[in-house]
Amino acid sequence: MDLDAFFASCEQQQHPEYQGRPVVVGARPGHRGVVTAASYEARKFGIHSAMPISEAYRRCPDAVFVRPDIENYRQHSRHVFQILETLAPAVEAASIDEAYMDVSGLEKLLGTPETIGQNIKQRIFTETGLTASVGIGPNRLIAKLGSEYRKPDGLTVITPEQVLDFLAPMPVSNLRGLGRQTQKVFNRLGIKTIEQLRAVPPARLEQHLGKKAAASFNRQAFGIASDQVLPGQRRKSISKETTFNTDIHDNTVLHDVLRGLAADVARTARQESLSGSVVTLKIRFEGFETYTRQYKHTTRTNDERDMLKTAWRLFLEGKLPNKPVRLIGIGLSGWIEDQPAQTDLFGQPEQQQDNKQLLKTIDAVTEKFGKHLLQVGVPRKPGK
DNA sequence: TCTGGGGTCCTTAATCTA
DNA sequence: TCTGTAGATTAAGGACCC
Repeated sequence: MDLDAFFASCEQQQHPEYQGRPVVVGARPGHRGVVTAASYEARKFGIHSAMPISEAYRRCPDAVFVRPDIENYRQHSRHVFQILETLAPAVEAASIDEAYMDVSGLEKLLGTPETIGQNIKQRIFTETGLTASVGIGPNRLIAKLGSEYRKPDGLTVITPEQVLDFLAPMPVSNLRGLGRQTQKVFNRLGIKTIEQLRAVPPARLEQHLGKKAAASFNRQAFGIASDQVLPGQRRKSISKETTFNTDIHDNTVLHDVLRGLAADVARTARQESLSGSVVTLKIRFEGFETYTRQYKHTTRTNDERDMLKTAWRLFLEGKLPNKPVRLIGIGLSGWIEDQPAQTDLFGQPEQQQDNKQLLKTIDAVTEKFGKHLLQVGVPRKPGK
């Protein structure tokens, strides 16, 4: 299930006066940035996501230009996912506006694949006003390509017998993991369609793309992919970055901005009861020269002061060019695999100092004895 | 020409460790 | 104890996705 022009559609839901008009969600015209989402009315002008906002404005100055309101989109998304949960036993969120559902074996209960698909679309539309495109197939790849086959408001069912014929005429660019760089390689090799790709000896593909990518495209060409739907996937990193409207050379400003970004990341980490050992600094200089520097601590944190200290050290000692900065960002990752979901990790602000001391101790012990401690449930609250 | 922000995964090289 | 090496881990960059 894939929601159509999701961010733009949310805006049209929120503001009925936008309905029927070209809506462009993204940067403010006149500022640095790109299009995040374009309504189907805006797409008629050739506007699409990732296009520079200046170009979008040139193509359609009369469009409604709005800044993204992620919180609003999250609410819509949560609502849609609640609906999906009532329709299938396993629902996996692939992104804010996309989900995989395992509906195998539900024909007796829910009807034919077509009926199931219609039902999903109908429920989403009547309860949220949003349209979705649905693809049904024997595995994730085919379902996803099905959902893209007719858009917007589409429904496509591909049976296992139809898979090879369905794929054959498609451009290879429809395959997963094929972007600009890989397209260049396929162009050089003269491979345009999936049918042509099938005829290429795997060894030749491997020469140009490497073992892993070649194997992946070869499998995809024959419609082979995972059919596992894995609900409850947890994110692996949290990051926050910002691009300046004009490049910055003043370290005081950069430090202040980084502090704010660190605070945002740390807050999110605390809200999700995550603490990480790896801090990543991202810097982009004028000329789009981009670097990352990261440091892995032996302990974990979700405190902005720890993060800021590490990131600033990386900035000063990371052998970076001494040039005006276009973008700066910070990320946190490296939480341990089986860290249980926790709530109220730090309690009230005045408790946080106590908690920090306690967490330090726990971290030290955990470091020594591994995940077993967490599994038997060492309480991470003070006084217990 | 202009290129955001939030992610994931893969490759490669350097370094550590058994 | 020394030495060479395979394998794991860390760090950086890049491709890709939404």
